[in-house]
Amino acid sequence: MSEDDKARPTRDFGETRKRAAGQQTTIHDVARLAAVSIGTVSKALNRGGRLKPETRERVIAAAKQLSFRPNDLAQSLHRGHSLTVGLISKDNFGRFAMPIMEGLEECMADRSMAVFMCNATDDPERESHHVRSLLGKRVDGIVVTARRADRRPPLEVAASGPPVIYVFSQTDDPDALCLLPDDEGGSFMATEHLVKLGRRRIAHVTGPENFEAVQLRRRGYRAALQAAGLSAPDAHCLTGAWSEAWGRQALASLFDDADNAPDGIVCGNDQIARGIADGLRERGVDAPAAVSIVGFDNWQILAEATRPALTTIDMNLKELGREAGRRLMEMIAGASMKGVRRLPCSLIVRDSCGGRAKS
Amino acid sequence: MSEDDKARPTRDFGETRKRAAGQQTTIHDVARLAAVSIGTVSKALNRGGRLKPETRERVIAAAKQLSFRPNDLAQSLHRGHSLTVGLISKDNFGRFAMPIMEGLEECMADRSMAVFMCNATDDPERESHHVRSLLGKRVDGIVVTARRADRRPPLEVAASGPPVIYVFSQTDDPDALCLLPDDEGGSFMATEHLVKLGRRRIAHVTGPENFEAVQLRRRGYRAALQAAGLSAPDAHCLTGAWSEAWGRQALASLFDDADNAPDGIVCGNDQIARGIADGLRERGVDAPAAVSIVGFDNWQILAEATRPALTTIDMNLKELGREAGRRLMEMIAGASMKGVRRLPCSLIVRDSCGGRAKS
DNA sequence: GTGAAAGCGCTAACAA
DNA sequence: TTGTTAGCGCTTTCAC
Repeated sequence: MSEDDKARPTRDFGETRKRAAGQQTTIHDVARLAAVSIGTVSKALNRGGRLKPETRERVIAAAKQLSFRPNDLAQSLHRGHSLTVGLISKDNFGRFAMPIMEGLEECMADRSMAVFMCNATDDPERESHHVRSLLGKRVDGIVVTARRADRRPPLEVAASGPPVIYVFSQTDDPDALCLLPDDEGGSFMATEHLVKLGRRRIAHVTGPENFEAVQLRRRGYRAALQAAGLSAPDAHCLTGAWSEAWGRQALASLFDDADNAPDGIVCGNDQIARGIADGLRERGVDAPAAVSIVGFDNWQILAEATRPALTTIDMNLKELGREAGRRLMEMIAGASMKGVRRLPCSLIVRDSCGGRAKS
Repeated sequence: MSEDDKARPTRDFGETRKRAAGQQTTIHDVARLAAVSIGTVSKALNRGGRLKPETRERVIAAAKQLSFRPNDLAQSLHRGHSLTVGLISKDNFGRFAMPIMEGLEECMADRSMAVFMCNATDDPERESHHVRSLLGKRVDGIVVTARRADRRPPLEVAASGPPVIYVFSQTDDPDALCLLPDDEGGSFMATEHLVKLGRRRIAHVTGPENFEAVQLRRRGYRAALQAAGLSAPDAHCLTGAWSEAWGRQALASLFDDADNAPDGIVCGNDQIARGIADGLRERGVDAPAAVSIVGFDNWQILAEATRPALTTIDMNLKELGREAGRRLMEMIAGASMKGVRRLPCSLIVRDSCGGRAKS
């Protein structure tokens, strides 16, 4: 055979090619099998121009027989877009990032876009490494997310680079687009729910002061009280950790002055709510009969395990992820958007507030 | 200007190119600025052959000035590998998938590989769509994961396709490589811990029978008892849901026969353990003084919130993800591996078992 | 209706 | 030491 090989002029590109590209079938193989030119194959396989139906059939059959997958890399190189986007998470993939990722991935997959997953874990070095990598991969867009929705420095992407969108994360760059849950509205909704149930002494137990979400949720709580013509003493608005232990501790201080004990508690998150529910049971106070509790986050596994099962606010994070995907697609298509958009939360009613709210 | 444009022969490739590729700087731009050929640029930018240092400097400077990122797509097209892998999750990105993803991503990022994130959510249609997409993107390898480690049909990837590895997920294909936590060993370790603490009537409360993990963990529990010369009545080995409620319920049945109540409980997961801890407190039984509890999963937020904080088994999922990354890289490099490997779990000691184990 | 060929941005072999 | 060029696999005019 060596003789044959040597004799044959170096024209059998097919083989050379296959060896280099790792045994993948290429459009040339299909063309050869269908006995047409590669141009024709391309036309037949894509929603192509005029072509004799018979030829098209033949090409398609050949492609199937070789189980041919066109090489997206080559395609992208030519078309100038890669059909991929990057998802960068500044900190760990946490509990909150997960549904966002899910929503985003779902939205992108529906549009035949692939998502690169990048975790920067609070390390700016790592983050910019990821950004460079994504840029090298010519992603069509980038989504930035985080474990907590507070401000962060903008991503180092030139204006000429791909569009960037911040989800559950925000930045100071006034030209950036940030998508966030409506913490204030959610908290308003929670408080209003208690008001509608007839609660009048509504307290608020929430997380660390330095979270923007804490401030927003408190504002929502206050606004709802005000709207109902109610007010609350300072001692009824407690700031601490995002934990069950803090919930129990706060409850103790709320019930120290038994005469002024609240009949409703709006919690900063579900863990706090869980602590409060447990604390109440241990004090022999009946929830929801004597005290209504609302949580925040709708951390399902926790909310359902709490006794009574928590009525809580859902930030609709998955939908937030989907919306990010949709918007990013628009930006990729050329739309320019900026500013901060907040998506509505939902109230999930379970058992911790008592009888259904009167409309 | 139109005149100029028309007059000029179609030789100014640079401009044409830039327009098509979305304003990205190319190697040609760098070459022009540095006044060298593109071959030289390539050599200078990659760890390249012999080159006059001065020239190299000049090229690098030019590249920096234009903030040039080589197009990985083009590079991959030529080299025949894409420096990307795909991560397919059969079901949702759940609590277990998260650390695995983190570990994998970390490992890959360290090797300058990017990870595509694909979620199939129990939909075989969606899964094969994702596989096709990954194949089209010419990923160098694929990782399959799941919410639960039970068997699944193998991924539809031809033998000639990229290597596949199953993590926290397994398949019947005897040629596949599956990476799993050592459930049996973990449970053995948990039980042994109680034995060393002097517990003699050790019960086991676990999840649904149809989980492979349930069977393995039970086996580990039994083996540890046997190794210690202990035994347990059938009534001390309870199967139910993976929930707190089941934990409380099981506890009730365990303590119905007060004389035969256990002094140690090995739980199938942390939620069950939490239910048991709560149940114990509500019955006025002191844990860990009277009863030791061990959980499983080391779901940190839950384990720490439990009173007493749970001693539990950590499946080291992040490490599992890293290991998957390492192995996949070896497979990409040509190694062939198969079979089921189980990675060791760790015992995380907190407060729910009482005094430190001797030895 | 089909084929030929230029070219997407880059690398590597070969020339100079 | 540097430049030239033939591809990687695909799309897309433009001829025929």
